[in-house]
Amino acid sequence: MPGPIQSIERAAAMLRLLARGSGHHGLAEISASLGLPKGTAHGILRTLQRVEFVEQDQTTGRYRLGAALLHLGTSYLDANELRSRSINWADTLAARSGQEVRIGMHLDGAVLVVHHVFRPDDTMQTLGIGAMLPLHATALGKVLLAYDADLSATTRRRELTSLTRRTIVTPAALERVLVQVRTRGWASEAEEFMPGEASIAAPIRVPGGLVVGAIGISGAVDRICDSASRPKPALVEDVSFAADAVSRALTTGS
Amino acid sequence: MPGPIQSIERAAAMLRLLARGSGHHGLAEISASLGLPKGTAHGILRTLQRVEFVEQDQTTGRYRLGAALLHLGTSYLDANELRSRSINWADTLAARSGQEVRIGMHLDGAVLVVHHVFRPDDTMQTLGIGAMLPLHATALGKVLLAYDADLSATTRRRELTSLTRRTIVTPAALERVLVQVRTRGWASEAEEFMPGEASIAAPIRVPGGLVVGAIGISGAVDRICDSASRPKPALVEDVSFAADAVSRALTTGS
DNA sequence: GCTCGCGGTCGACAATGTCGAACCTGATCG
DNA sequence: CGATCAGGTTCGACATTGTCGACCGCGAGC
Repeated sequence: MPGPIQSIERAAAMLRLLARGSGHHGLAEISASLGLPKGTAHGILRTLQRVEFVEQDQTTGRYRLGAALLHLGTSYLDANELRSRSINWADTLAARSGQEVRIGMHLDGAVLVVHHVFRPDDTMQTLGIGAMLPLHATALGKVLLAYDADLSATTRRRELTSLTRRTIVTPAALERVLVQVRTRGWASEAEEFMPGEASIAAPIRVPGGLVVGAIGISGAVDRICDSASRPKPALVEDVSFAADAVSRALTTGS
Repeated sequence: MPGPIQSIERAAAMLRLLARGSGHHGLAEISASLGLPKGTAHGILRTLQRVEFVEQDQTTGRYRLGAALLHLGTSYLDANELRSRSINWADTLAARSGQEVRIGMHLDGAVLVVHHVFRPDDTMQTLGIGAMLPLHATALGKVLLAYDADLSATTRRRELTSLTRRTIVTPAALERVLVQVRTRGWASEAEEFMPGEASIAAPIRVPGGLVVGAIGISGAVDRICDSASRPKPALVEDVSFAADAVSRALTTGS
C-alpha cells in the first residue's frame, strides 16, 4: 500500500492524543509524545486550528479539541447503520428487561458505545454515547473479542488492566471465557468492570455471519444475576432475542 | 501566516463534505466537489481510512465517516468548559421553565448545540447534541449574531434561507432584530425555524464581556408566548437568569 | 460483448511539508 | 531587579513527501 499521507496520520495522532486525558495539552507535551520537532507539531496544530478541529486557550496557549469534531461525531452517528437500525430494538430491550441498554462496536482496542438507552425508571442519566469501554472487562467487549480472532490475539498480548477485584487479568482465563462465549452465543460479566455492576451481551451479525457489534444490558448485580450469581436466564433470553432482531434488521433493507 | 498544511486542510474539507448529507459519497463525487484529481483524493481518503476517520462500504466502494470521529466528538464535549459548567444551570432552567433547554455556540456559520436537556415531562425527544441550527432563524443564533459583528456581517451577506413563512429573509430586517436583541439583552423567535415552535435565548459571556455562547428554551408557541404572541416575561426572566448564572460560573473556578 | 463509469494504481516531478536553530514573551527565582 | 527558564512561535534551506494525470480492472447497463 503506497503512500499513507504522513501529515494526516500525524494530525490524527494528535487529535487522539488530545482526546485522552480530556484536558489541555501543551505544545511541548504533544511534540514529545509523538516524537516530533516542536516546529513540525506547531505547524500541524495551527492547521488543525484553522479548520476548528483544535482550539487554543488564549491565555495559557495550550491546545484542546475543537468544536467541529462534535459535529462530525454526531454526523457519524446519523450515518451509522448499526445504530439507526438498532434503536427501536434497543428501546424494546430496555422496556422488556427494565435495564440500561448499550450497543457497542470495536474501535481501536476498545468498545465504542454507539447507542445508549437509560433504564426506564431512571432519570439520572450520564450519556454514554461515544464512550470507550475496555474489551476484557465488559460483556459487550467479550462478545466482540470472542468473534474476532485477530482482536482477541492482540488484546491478550497487551496488558489486561485490572479495574476491580474480579477483572480477568490473565490471557489464559480470558481465552477460557471467550470459548464459553462462542459456545453459548452470549457473554456476561459481574463486577469485573465496576463494583456492584453486571452486564449481559450478545453479538450483532451482518449477513454472512460476521460480528459487527454487540448489544447488551447492564445494571446492579442483583438485578442482572440470580442468587447463584449467574445471569438470569430470562434476561439472557431478552438480550439474545434483541441481538437476533437487530441482526435481522441489518439483513433487510438497503 | 506561513504554511497551513495543504493535505490536512483537504482532509478536513473531505470530512466536512462527508458530514453533509449524512449519506455515502463516491470517490468521483468527492474529488469533483473539492476540485482535486481522483488520485489525490483517493490517497487522502485511504489515509483517513487507516486512522478510522473514514469507512468504506465494502460492496459499493463508497465512503462515509468513521467511528473514531464519534469518540473525538464526545471527548470534545468532556473538555468543553462552557458545557460542563452550564449543565447544572441548564437542568435548573428546564425544571423552572418546564421547557426544553439548549446551549449553543457558533461554529462555521451556524449554531452548534453543545448541550440539550429534554422537557421535564416529555420522554420521547431526539437528542440534539452536535446538531447545527441556522443562525438567523433561532433565538440562540440571533443572540450569537447580535454580539458578533463579523459573524453578523458575513451572515447577512449570505442567503438567508427561508425555513417557514415567518423566517427572516432580508438582511435589513435581521439587522433591525439584532439591534433589539442588543438593547434587550435577549432574543426570541416564533415559528421562524419550525412551524408551531418558538424559542427564547440569552447570551453567555466570559469575563471581559465576550459572548461565547447562548442558552435558551424552546417549545410549542403557546407555551412560550402569551396571547399577544410575545414571549412570556416570566420565561424571559428565567432564561436571562440562567444565562447570567452560567456566565458567573465561567468566571469563577479554574 | 462493447462501452461507460466507477474505484484503484503507478511513477515522475517539484511543490510541499519538515526540521532545528533562533526568537519572543511571560513567569519564576535568586 | 536582572537572569534564567519554559513555554509557544517564527523562519528559511533542504529533500522528503504528496501531488498529479494517465493508466488499469472491473462491474453494470445498453
